[in-house]
Amino acid sequence: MKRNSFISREQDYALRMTAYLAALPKGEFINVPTLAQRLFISQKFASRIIHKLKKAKITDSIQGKYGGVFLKADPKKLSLYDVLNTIGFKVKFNDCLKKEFKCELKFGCKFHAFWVNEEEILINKLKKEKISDYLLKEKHN
Amino acid sequence: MKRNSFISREQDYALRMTAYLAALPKGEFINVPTLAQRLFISQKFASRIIHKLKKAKITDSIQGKYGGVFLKADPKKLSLYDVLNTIGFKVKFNDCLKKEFKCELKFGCKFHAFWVNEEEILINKLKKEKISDYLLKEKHN
DNA sequence: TTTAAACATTACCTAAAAGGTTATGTTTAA
DNA sequence: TTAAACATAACCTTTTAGGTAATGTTTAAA
Repeated sequence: MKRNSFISREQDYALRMTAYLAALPKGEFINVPTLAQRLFISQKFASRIIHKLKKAKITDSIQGKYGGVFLKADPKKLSLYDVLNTIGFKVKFNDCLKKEFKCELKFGCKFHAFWVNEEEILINKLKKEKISDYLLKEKHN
Repeated sequence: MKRNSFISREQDYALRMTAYLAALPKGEFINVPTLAQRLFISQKFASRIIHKLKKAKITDSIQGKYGGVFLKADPKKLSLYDVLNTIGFKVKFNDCLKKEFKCELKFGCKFHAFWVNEEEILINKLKKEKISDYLLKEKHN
């Protein structure tokens, strides 16, 4: 599978995991192997992502046997942007929007403004959308 | 420089070249080495991009010594999307929007709908914006 | 106090894509 | 005939995505 998406698998997995944890009843937690299996993520990869989320204080964990992880942040305040950002989200529609980029074009380039604008629109939406509106719950069959 | 932008350098260069050619007076053309130099693109890379644009009938060329290239399409009808598409633009906000992707999640995943929606919004804008509104003209000093 | 099974953390690996360059044509005006 | 353009495919190198491997540390329960 070609990997040229706007968000990476890792970022997608982070959203899934956060949304799953947010749907757990209050006080409950789940261990990473089980969580990974439910969301079709490899255990080790899931573990590394959870670690990043913990460092960002989005999740927290209980160590030791019978330990597990749970959501620490308030899902009603936690935005998609917050989660993606934790996993190294760098929205750049075009290289010319990066700080270190030096555009050599002497003439006015209107493309630049277009990308700046579109990027801002998307970022604002990602900041507006909260995890509480994206809960992942298993269906009861 | 890290290369994790939404559009690639090659796609960016294609837009630049198209916008430059669109600004040429009617009937004029320019050779690729000169065009590449004006837009800070390597000659060979520019040549390959121009070739793709020609195959898509966006540009045309005059061969032989003193030959050159020019815009064939109507810049008022030529969209940013048309140009990007020629250079292999595959907008996919997330892998799960790809045809060949099979989402394993059994429960309703609202993230999917979010990406579908945002992607559609951006594509529609790229289709709406025409090259004629993005002309690249050198400033006269 | 031992041990199973969880979390914690870093180092490493591999395929593929980006971003080109090289090479070798073919065409045409002078 | 030749210089200088366009035409086109093949090749190359660096970086990144997307993991896996390895080795801890912690804690509940036997």
